[in-house]
Amino acid sequence: MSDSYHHGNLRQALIDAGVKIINENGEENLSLRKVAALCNVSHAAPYSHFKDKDELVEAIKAHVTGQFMTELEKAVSDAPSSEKALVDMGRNYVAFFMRRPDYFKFLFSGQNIVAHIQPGKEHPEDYPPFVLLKETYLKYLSENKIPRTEEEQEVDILKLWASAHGLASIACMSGVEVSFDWEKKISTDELLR
Amino acid sequence: MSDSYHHGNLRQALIDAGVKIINENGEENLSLRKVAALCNVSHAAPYSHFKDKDELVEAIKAHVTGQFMTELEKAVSDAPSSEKALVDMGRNYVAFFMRRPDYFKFLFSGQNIVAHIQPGKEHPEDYPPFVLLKETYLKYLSENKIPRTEEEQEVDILKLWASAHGLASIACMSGVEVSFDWEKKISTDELLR
DNA sequence: CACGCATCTTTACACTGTCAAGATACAAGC
DNA sequence: GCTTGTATCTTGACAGTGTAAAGATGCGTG
Repeated sequence: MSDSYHHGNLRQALIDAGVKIINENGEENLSLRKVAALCNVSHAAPYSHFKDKDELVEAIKAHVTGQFMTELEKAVSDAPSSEKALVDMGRNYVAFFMRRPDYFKFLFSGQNIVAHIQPGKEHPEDYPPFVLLKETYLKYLSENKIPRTEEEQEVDILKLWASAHGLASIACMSGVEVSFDWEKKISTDELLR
Repeated sequence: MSDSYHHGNLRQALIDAGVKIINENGEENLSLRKVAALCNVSHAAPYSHFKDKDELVEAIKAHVTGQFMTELEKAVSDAPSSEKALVDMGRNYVAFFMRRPDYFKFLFSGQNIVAHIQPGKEHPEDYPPFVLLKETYLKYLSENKIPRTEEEQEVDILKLWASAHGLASIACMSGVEVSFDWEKKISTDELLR
């Protein structure tokens, strides 16, 4: 049961509480003490599971990134071709953060994203959403037998990522207005790719 | 003179101190009290000039945005054509923040950028760098007599902005590695446009 | 000269992250 | 079963933060 604290699943409960606070009160209201209070636990209890506030935040980010990933993976698995998958990934990338602007600010306000653009130079700590984009792009190349130098590939990957990420960023800055239905427009693939 | 505090230029001194802190100790070390201390003034003195910490931060942002703007304006005035101006603006956009990653996090960690994409729907509070991009793009259209519907124009503007902004954002996330010389590559216009 | 007002200081408060010391309770060994 | 140990949680404290109220200071205007 969930009332048997003092042992069990406090670590996960703290992460969930953090996500809840971000969703309900915004990223700027996330604090160690509030997270602890939400779990009915003293303000120093989190230190048994995380050495830092940063370590808690990092765990919450990993959790949110997980949700983000399932959204992107759905785009890939639902797409009939790898070309469509690429475009749909971008669409879901932007749509995810339009639905939860606080997640964007939370995930990318720090500076800890690691990513190796160069094909073949993967790294275990690479940011998972980026890895998926890279894989999908490479599959697109090989499926369609498109010849591309390594440097051209790097540029392509960077452009794909940047356009989706930049669009998401702009969409999350509260006062940016477009005349058309933004989400609808994105789904017609005119903005991405 | 600058020693005659207690009257004079405290407001501007606070802004300059804020910029200095961001440059030397990073955006996360910016605090009202440190800014006040740097000006040899009590910790509550800023409240005579700003109602909030937010209002101070907003003033500092405006100051930094000013530096950013002169960088972009230089690209426009130095370019022989409006087409070249567009590309160079993007290049300077990214280069500026690559030189000062802390400025990027500082400027865009909040959510107060206002921008009206639709041509003809300008607003006095629109983000100046965006306004310049929009103007340059429209000049490019008219100079080259390129026919474009209003919605197509919106999409173009958004794509231009998003690619530059996304590239800057990615470049500012510490662990993103490319095999080529990033700044050099950007200046060859292969990434932007 | 006196008044008023903008500016700055002092003091206080709630909230934050962090740490040290102690309490609690489960698991393992005898 | 009882003791011991260790992971977990509590309590209390401290420095740093933003903010508000109250008082001090000194300039310009009447």
